[in-house]
Amino acid sequence: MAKKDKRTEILDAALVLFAENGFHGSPTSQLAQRAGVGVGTIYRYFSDKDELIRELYRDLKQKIGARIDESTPDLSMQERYVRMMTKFINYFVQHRNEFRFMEQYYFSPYSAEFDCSAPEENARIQQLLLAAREQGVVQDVSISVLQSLAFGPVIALVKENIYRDLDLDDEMIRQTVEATWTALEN
Amino acid sequence: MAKKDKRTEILDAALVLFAENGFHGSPTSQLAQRAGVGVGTIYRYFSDKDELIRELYRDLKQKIGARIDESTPDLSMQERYVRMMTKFINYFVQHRNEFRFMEQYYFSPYSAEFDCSAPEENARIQQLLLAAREQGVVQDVSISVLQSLAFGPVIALVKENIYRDLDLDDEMIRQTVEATWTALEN
DNA sequence: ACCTCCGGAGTGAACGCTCACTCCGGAGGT
DNA sequence: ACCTCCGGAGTGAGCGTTCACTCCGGAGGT
Repeated sequence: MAKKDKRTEILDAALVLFAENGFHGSPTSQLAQRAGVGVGTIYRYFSDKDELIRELYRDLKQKIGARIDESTPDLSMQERYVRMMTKFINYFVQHRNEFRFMEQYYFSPYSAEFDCSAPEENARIQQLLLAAREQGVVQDVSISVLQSLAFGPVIALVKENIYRDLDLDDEMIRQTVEATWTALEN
Repeated sequence: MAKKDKRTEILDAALVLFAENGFHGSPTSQLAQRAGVGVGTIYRYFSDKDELIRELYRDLKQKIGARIDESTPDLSMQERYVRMMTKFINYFVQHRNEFRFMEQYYFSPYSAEFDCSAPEENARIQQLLLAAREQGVVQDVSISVLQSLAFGPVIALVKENIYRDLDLDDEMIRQTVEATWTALEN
């Protein structure tokens, strides 16, 4: 366990506690304890608790976006879609805390007040869907409908896995992703 | 505005405030004020705030279940599915507060601790999906996958409408529901 | 090589405030 | 007079935030 700087230490502790107990269930005193710092130290790095939460969101958004990205433009639309969505699921199944946190943030006053943009991880797939619609590969319907058809089932499945202990194997993931493509297709 | 009993008055106020400001953002003093009762009165009807929240959940779950239910067993599986899902969407688009509250409840410590059962409104459609799988009308995959494919996009769409002000018309709803059926089909 | 000084990161007891919850005096019916 | 129901000031626990202080590493004088 290499010695990390305190800022990182605090953000790491915050992710775990927020995911487990929510923003309101995680007092600064607990954050400090878990991060192995004094309470006051938190306020040296973040102007207040809200700022810490927003900062954590921004960091994760970027990190996740980079991990989902797929740089294989030679493959077919379907192939690229399937790969990215599968990556998406696997990432969050292996990083439950990040999913819990992002969900919590996304549907809270924070995101409404500030950067309303959709999570970074969606951006790539949204681009793909737009291009696919242009080419007539997927249905000519509103992007919101396409996004719902693509992400809805995938997020639902991840949620069942994370919040309801659903046993999730590769076969189920494959079936779900394939089926969402069928739903999108023209 | 007919005079309702205080219990109902409190629950009605709670629904609105919880939906708008969340559980933590709705102090009992505000609940009381909005319900037109004293703070103490709340505790005559509910042992504590948590109990109130759980009670509200139970009431809504039942109410919504009854409204979504479809008693037309003569129609085809697909037809019944489409009708129920469309009802589902329309209900929540017209009862945003109920959706906001249910979402909040479902993914909070409350539901994890107590009745873990899925929301009532799912039960009917789950039955339908099971029957349809039995008949070979839909894919022979795990019920969790079927549920994700069915509800995922529908909930995603409603969320976009409620939290992100997505303009939602009948055509978009139809397209989405139709596409989810395609995803389910064998 | 030693000592002195200093800047600023780090700390946590203390503060002010908000909250869920209590409790008792009074209103209103019988 | 009695009983039931209600209200809202009061209470203490717990929260986010502050600030006077500690501590340590390195710069600079000798």
